[in-house]
Amino acid sequence: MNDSVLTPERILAAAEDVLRRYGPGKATVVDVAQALGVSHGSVYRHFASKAALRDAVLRGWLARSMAPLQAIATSRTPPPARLRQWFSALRQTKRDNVLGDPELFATYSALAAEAGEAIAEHKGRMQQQIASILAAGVASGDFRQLDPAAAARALFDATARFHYPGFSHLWDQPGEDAAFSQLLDLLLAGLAPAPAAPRRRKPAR
Amino acid sequence: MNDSVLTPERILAAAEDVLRRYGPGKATVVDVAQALGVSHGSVYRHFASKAALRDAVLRGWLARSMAPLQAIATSRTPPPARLRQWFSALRQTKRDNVLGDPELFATYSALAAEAGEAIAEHKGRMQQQIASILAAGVASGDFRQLDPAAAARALFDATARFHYPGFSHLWDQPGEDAAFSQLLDLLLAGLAPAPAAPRRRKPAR
DNA sequence: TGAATGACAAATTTCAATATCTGTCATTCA
DNA sequence: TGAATGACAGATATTGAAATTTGTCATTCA
Repeated sequence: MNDSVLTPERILAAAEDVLRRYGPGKATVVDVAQALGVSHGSVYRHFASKAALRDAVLRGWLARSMAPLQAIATSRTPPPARLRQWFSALRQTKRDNVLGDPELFATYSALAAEAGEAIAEHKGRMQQQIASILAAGVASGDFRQLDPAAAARALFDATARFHYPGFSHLWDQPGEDAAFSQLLDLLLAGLAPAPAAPRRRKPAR
Repeated sequence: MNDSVLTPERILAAAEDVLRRYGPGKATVVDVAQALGVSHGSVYRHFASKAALRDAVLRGWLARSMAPLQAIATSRTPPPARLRQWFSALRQTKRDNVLGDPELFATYSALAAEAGEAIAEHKGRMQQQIASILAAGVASGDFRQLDPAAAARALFDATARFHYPGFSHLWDQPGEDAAFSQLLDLLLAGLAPAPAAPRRRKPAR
């Protein structure tokens, strides 16, 4: 049961395991301490509260889930295709999690619901990745002149329907792929360099 | 207490009142019957179940909330401005409901959560309104050639962040207005007629 | 005769007693 | 001496017995 000294890392690993096995509603810090073969008081020497422990576990998960997206964001793919790839990967990751292991995903969601801070930071990092793709596209002339940060937020918002877990109940319905693809088409069209001049058939009155 | 004959309409009105006063968790069909001065068995002569009654109340609310949007959708405003107006009104309606009377909104949400059918139909009607604006814009040359139904869905999805009640916790944060405006700009840009030809600075390799 | 009633069974909710958990801290241990 | 313990108070969760609610239907009423 016990192994060398008690570190935050070991506690974190045990907490993750307990959370996975018992679910967010049943996992107690006594369980975590038991898994480590120590008293629950010892856990409180390293984490100020149960909430802090859960927060730390969540941050770990978020960091791991973000890595593949980071790779896409910094790839050499032409910006429009890269942007499409990035959003597709974001959507696919969430989808796989929800549909593949719903219990684990429910656990993640329960933690996320309490950790506004961690989630806000995570969203910020996601939007930075999008902004970096946009900046590259503006530089290459693939995208029109725009504020990368503001446009990144708009894109992130616009696709929320396909990556925000609150909508996961829709993700296995027919037509989802097509709808997502349609949306990306529309958004990419909106990012394309502006045409010469808008032509109106009816004169403005 | 009692008044002429018992009709579905009178039951519906009483149910709405009871729901408003007691909330969705406390309102019972006995309460509704009591408000009408009849036995609860009589209510079941007109509605097959409590769920059916709640569903009918929800449909009434949805129909009423939809009316102002319908007016915008069929107005003579040029399609791009009309579309912007329509989405702004949609957002504003939801926002006013949530922020103005949170309890009533919670009631509405509780009913909506159980009535998948009614909600799906409502979403369909909303998208038809959007599609009608798009069709007008295609005809006038304000929008590029596109499938109104598919694009309507994409627009509805893209703006979900600003009208889907699951996001209502974000609606009173600073920067929301700007973010919404940004998103509409991007979407309208995506609907605009296509430019002559895309110019790339880097040649494709 | 057709609408309304109210007694009833089954399902669901409430509520209070009981048990468990979180977080602290004086004490022990190595 | 600094990490670990475990007893403890207050907060939170569980449980199951009692009460309420839903939905039915044989009977009553106008």
